[in-house]
Amino acid sequence: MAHELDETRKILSGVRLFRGLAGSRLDEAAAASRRIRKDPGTNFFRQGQEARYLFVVVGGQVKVSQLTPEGHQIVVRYAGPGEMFGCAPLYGGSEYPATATAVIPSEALAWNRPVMDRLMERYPVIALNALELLGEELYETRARYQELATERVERRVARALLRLVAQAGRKVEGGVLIEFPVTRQDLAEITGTTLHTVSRIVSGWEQQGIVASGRRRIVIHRPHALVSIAEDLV
Amino acid sequence: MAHELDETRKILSGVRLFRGLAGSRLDEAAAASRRIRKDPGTNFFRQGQEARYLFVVVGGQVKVSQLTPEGHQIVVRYAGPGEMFGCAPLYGGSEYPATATAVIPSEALAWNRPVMDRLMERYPVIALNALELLGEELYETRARYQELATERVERRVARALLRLVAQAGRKVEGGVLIEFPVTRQDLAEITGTTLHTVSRIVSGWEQQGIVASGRRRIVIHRPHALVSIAEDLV
DNA sequence: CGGCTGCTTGATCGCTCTCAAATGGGGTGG
DNA sequence: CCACCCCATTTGAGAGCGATCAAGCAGCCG
Repeated sequence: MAHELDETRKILSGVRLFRGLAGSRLDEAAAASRRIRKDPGTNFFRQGQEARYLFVVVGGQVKVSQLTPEGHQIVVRYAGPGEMFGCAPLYGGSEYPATATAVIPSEALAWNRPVMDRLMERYPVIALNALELLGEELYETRARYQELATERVERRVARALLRLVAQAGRKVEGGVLIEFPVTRQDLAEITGTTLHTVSRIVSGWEQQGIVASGRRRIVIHRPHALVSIAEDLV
Repeated sequence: MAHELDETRKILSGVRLFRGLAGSRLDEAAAASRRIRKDPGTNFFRQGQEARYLFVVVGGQVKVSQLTPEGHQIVVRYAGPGEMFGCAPLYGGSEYPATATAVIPSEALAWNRPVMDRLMERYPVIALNALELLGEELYETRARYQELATERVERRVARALLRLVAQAGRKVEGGVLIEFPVTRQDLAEITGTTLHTVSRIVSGWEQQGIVASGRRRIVIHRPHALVSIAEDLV
């Protein structure tokens, strides 16, 4: 157990939410955390549930998605190692507005609300870090809103792929692989379109040798070409 | 001057960012603020400028908008009395990502970054309030993102009008007037469409007696009908 | 009174959605 | 190990929403 605490502390030292927190205080945060593992396809929490916990990804990838009353699904973001999700408790939200799903075997640390409140109260730097992270998310979300409002589907899909590459790309021979499964449906829900349109677009790119993709796998061969499409330099 | 400080303090006591701050501390915040007045059509700040100040609206209405590299404009939100805008300094953004324009004669209080940092450091409750406000903005932005991704233009325009009514509606004979000038172009930039499409939609509503509108003025006669459209109960 | 700004309206085009159906790879259970 | 089934994907055809292009109109201010 002491060993696991040690390990947790080490993880926390690389997490932005706790940046600037000295060693013993990191221990305190580590000791107050719960560790949760989820298999692919299972949820850390569901939209509408009471927002009890704040999470930080330790390993894997977590998809955060929302379902509209009409049954349309949209992907809000993916959270990778070191990133937080389920941040409703930070700002007083009573229910989670989205669902968090592991897309590969994933592990997260969780703090329940009173514990987190107490930590923020005692160590205000955590609140300041949270402010920074939330600000960045807001910025990012507005950027995507702007894209959605003003750009064609092809550019949005190109941008989405580039973001995924930046976040979870691994160099392989002849290109960059996105390290977790991404379906056409996922890409559609990220970019606000349909899987049919995504399929057509990606097929087109495939014929041009820009990407290669199989079942739930995508390799980008010529990222630069995607950048050209995203920036409309074509 | 002492009188003005008193007045400022009174204003701050109703501002959510400073909620929970005791009297003398409110005075401190008030004393550290600058008061800025802007005529309609002029800017508190421009997109791309160094983000020196955080603002809180005292009176009037402030339009926050972004311009894309391609020259498309989108309206991010309107900020009314008591609301903050230009919050980049809160989360460490170095440049304003948007432009803030007075749409009617407006007045705001402003704190420059080091002053605000110091206030938050000394009174962490401000940081917690900021966290809450930013969280709400994030929630709101995601909701609008979801609308844009999944809903038809007419519903989005209906929702936009209802939001404007909720935020700045004044009862007049036979309806609710939006208290500041809103052009078709504005509505288009709020909802991610063109002024032509907005014009057609609003004209249609006008013929059904749901709204009445003149040059930059909009009166909603039957808000309930708009709700029906927004919720697709038609 | 003239010009500007905001609004309306028509005609057309095309991007993207919708509906439909077929294909194929992978995993599972026998 | 094989057969089957399911899920992801592809592809076609067609419709339609909304953008684009193009004028014309009408308050309002100078």
